[in-house]
Amino acid sequence: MANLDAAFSALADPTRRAILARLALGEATVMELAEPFEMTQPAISRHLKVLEGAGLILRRVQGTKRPCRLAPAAVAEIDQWLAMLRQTLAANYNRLDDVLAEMKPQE
Amino acid sequence: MANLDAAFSALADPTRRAILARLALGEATVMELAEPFEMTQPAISRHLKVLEGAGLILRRVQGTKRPCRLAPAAVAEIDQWLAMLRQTLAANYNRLDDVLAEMKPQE
DNA sequence: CAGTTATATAAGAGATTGGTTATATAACCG
DNA sequence: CGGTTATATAACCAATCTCTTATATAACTG
Repeated sequence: MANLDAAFSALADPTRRAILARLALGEATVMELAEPFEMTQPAISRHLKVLEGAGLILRRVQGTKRPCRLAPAAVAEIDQWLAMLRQTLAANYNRLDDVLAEMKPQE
Repeated sequence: MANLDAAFSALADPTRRAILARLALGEATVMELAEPFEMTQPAISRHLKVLEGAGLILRRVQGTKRPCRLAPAAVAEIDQWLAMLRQTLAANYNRLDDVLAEMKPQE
């Protein structure tokens, strides 16, 4: 899945995660999204381009403005991939044998 | 959350995701993990360091070997963060009004 | 002890990232 | 039309990433 590269690497940046958190509250324009950051507008525009490329946001055109909102696509893909790990982790968590076996050697 | 940076950026690399997928099948040593890749051993060692730093894997010492396995920490953190987005996305999905409103303007 | 095996670390090269400033485009406002 | 507002793009720079090769460490093996 080539898109997982884009999705995870988009989420790796704290500014972009903050933008998504803001969009979780509702649609916002580029300037509205830029406002809380000590960063120029072009920098935000680029972050948005990355998020859009990763399938994490969608944009419409409204006059001069270009409001953004969350997109379900990438999140779904990420969830699906993580499910694989979650399953194993849950299974391991329940294997008490393992836990005990790992505690023994220390003492 | 500073750790989300590390976790997401660790997951952004396809080699590292493949390593995690392999570890979902069970513990493996560095050489075992390196084998499927056309990449030198030092490269794999570094990927493992990144994964460990992100809290995605754990390692024990067993003689010369250093078997790796999945760790629950980072996955849990990621899940928790994604929950925020999922909630909004699920809510939007159910708002039929919005969907219709967006279809109208096109025609 | 000497040789081999398993892994880590260091140094360096090339690509990518994330910011900047300057400028372009395109819609709105009077 | 002319000025302002919203956003995008280009060119550039410093930092970081991901490999490489070469070398170090440390444990098994005879």
